[in-house]
Amino acid sequence: MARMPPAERRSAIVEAALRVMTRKGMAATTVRDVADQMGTSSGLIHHYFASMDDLLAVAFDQAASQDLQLTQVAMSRGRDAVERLTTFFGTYTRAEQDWAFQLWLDAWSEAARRPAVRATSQRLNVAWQRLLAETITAGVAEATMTCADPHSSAWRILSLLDGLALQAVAHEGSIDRHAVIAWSAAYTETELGLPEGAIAAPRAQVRSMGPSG
Amino acid sequence: MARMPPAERRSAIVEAALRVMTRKGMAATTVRDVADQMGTSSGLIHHYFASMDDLLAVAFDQAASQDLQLTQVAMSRGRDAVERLTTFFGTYTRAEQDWAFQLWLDAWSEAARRPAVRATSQRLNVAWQRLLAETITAGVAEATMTCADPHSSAWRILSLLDGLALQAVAHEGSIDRHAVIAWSAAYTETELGLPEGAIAAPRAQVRSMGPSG
DNA sequence: GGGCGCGTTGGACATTTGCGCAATAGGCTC
DNA sequence: GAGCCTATTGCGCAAATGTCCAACGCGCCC
Repeated sequence: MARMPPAERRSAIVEAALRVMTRKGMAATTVRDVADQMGTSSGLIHHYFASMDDLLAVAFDQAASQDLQLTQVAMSRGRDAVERLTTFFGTYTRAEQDWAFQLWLDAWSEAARRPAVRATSQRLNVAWQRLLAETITAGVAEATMTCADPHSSAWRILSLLDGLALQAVAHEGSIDRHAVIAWSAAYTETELGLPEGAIAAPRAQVRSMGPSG
Repeated sequence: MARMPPAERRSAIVEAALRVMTRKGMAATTVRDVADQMGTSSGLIHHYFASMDDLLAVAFDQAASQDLQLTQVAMSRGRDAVERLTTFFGTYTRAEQDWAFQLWLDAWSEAARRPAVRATSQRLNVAWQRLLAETITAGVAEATMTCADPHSSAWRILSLLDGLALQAVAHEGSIDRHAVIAWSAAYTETELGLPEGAIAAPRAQVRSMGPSG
């Protein structure tokens, strides 16, 4: 394969690893899979990454960090906290892009036995929570929201979102995908003393499937 | 090893598999691990289970079903819906018994690629949701609760519980373990129009760790 | 108590895995 | 264009894995 500058090759490997991870799952991704995906030899991977765990953690880190950063940038354009929360739910795509959320499911499971993966997933989950907490704190300062403990509220909102998305992705058919966003947004309004509908996330077709579904 | 009647041997294998799964994780459990755990040969496992996937799904099914059934039995002793909800949160041990919840994390992750595991985890998650939904419906009939859509409320309560427990187990230190129960119970009260503290789950030491923690 | 059924053995087998290493070759510098 | 640095190769290696199978021996039935 063509010779590449190290930095470029390194990101090519990460990109290839991500492609395989989304196709076969984090746990089932092997050195040879990544090499084949790139069209190079397997030895090359170990020239850039000390171990497979490293590569998996770095790859997951890149995918998840980018997702977070995109949301942060989008939110930063909001003029007030309520607008930023609206953006938060509007751009929450993890549940719709199954592969991205599946990576989170893999990470949470692997966290118990892969220290590098655990450190990454914890750091990024905390970052998501902090993003919410800071927005809430700002909203309280703006007097558009009321919240006794933004830190706790942020954990609850994020956890409800993840818990619902989990069902939607892992058990297709249990929960309507739009309900994941709508229910989380509605709960957020309650939690922050906002009027119903204040977080104007797309709410079309919010209909949960009946007990028989 | 001593000869056993097939039914007995079969459950011995399942029990051994569970023991290994809780120690090494679902994905990392091997035929030889299970055989060693039982003190028998590895060939014996395949005499009772067609494939490793089968065994993993059956073992997870047994553990999770038993957990659910214990809760159901405990709840059935409640005299009204509120009492049953209190029992529900009081006996919710999955977050405290890390190994049990870790199995759920493994199952949700593996669900994407192991049909047998997905079917089991979905069926059991739905059963948990239904248990909640039926209790809520009963509470509404008793006029002690108000809820426009018990089915949806049940999904939200369960998802918040799972989402919080997920953080507590996968990322030790992020969320206080008691907060998982307390926050979920408090949310349930809000969702069902119950007075604060109506669900008298153990609430001691509910203190979330600060942003620096 | 002898014989038979089947629970059980324990290793064979092919495959896959992470990782390492000596050899190769591509491209930049002088 | 020569030479050197290093990116890249491609195989080797040991360990582990799921699955299969022929032989073995325990315990029940006649």
